[in-house]
Amino acid sequence: MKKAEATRLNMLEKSFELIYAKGYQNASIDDILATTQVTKGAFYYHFKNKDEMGLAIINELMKPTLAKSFIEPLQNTKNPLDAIYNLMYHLLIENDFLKVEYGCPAANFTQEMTPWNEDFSKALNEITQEWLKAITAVLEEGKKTGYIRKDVNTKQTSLFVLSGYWGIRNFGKLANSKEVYLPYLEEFKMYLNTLK
Amino acid sequence: MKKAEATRLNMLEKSFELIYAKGYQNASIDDILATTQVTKGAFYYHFKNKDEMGLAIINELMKPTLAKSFIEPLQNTKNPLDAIYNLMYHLLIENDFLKVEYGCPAANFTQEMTPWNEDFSKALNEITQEWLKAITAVLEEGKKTGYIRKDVNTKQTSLFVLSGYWGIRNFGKLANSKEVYLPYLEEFKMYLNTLK
DNA sequence: CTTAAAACATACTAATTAGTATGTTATTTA
DNA sequence: TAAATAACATACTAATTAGTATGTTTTAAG
Repeated sequence: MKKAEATRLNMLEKSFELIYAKGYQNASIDDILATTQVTKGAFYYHFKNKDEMGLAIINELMKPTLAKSFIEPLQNTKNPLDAIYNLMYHLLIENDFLKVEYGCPAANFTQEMTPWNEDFSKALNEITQEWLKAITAVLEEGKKTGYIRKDVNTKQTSLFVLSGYWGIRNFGKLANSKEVYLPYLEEFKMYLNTLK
Repeated sequence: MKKAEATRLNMLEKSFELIYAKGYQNASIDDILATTQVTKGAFYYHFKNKDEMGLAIINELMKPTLAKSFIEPLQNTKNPLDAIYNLMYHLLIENDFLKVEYGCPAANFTQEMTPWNEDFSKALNEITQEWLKAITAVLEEGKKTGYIRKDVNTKQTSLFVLSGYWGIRNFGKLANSKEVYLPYLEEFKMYLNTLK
């Protein structure tokens, strides 16, 4: 029961990479099997169907990644505005798990799966709300510690921040270059400063 | 040579609607034929292949729509900040050509096609730059007329604005409700005011 | 060491896909 | 009005798709 878990995880990881690069519909099961070096029997032993595997990717891979790379860096920080800016900078510029030419995995999934599969919407909405809450929380904390104006609407702000992130990810995908990230980050910094 | 043009346009329009709703890969040619009530022979008489039709959608449908609905409203206006806000409000709330559950057509196309068709990237980049330039121009004009601070980086700002738009469109798609648009617009208005 | 179930592997199927080959009908143009 | 070509229509194909049926091998428990 240990090796089986490993194969499952390996399949999820390779599937994620393929889907992230090519899109969900375009990453066929045969593609996945070819890169994972396992057979169809193994795939359908671990997953009822392709959509169930897609949901597993969200819940078992993306969710933990969100917690570690998108939320944890915000917690236990002094200046929330610095923390948020640094997180964005890291995600856009330094993080080498995310590729500029592939955009944001969550946004990609949303774009492609939302019209089709209600379960995907729910799962994606969950992780999105998680991130939103984390940003809202750190902003709210900043109001207490005096880093942020008392009249700032933190929910509104975090929605605005996340929207910008998704948008610039799509922009990077189109431009196929991280260069667009830099002016975005500059303006983002200016925006954050207006919350002081 | 008049009726033929009409069939072609009709096919493009119906194809656009299908692709907008279901995604490019997922809108099969047979789907398109079924809704347009024409046959495969007609389709391949007018278009060399599916991708050429997709490009025609961008160049012959989306480009004119961009000019009329996304750019023209910005021109010949007094207050550029009002003009930009009103444009966003109209696009998100009032425009009934764009559907909240389907997101932004250009962003959808970018997401889906960019990884594997260079021509799509080029075409989409063109219309994107067009919109960016229009926003930059109206901001620049605002600097002259005194509505906007002289030290505002207009290119940076328009990139930030467009990113936000794309992002909130994706958000609306996920939430499947225009309600998320309202807090976004509120924060967007606040952001625009910082440019004064 | 046996045996039962877990964990895979192989070979298929039925449906769908983009695209083609070969027609027929409508529309110009001479 | 006749012939040429534009504008379609029909019937196919080969490839790819998700998924299944039926195996074989590995692993773990008694």
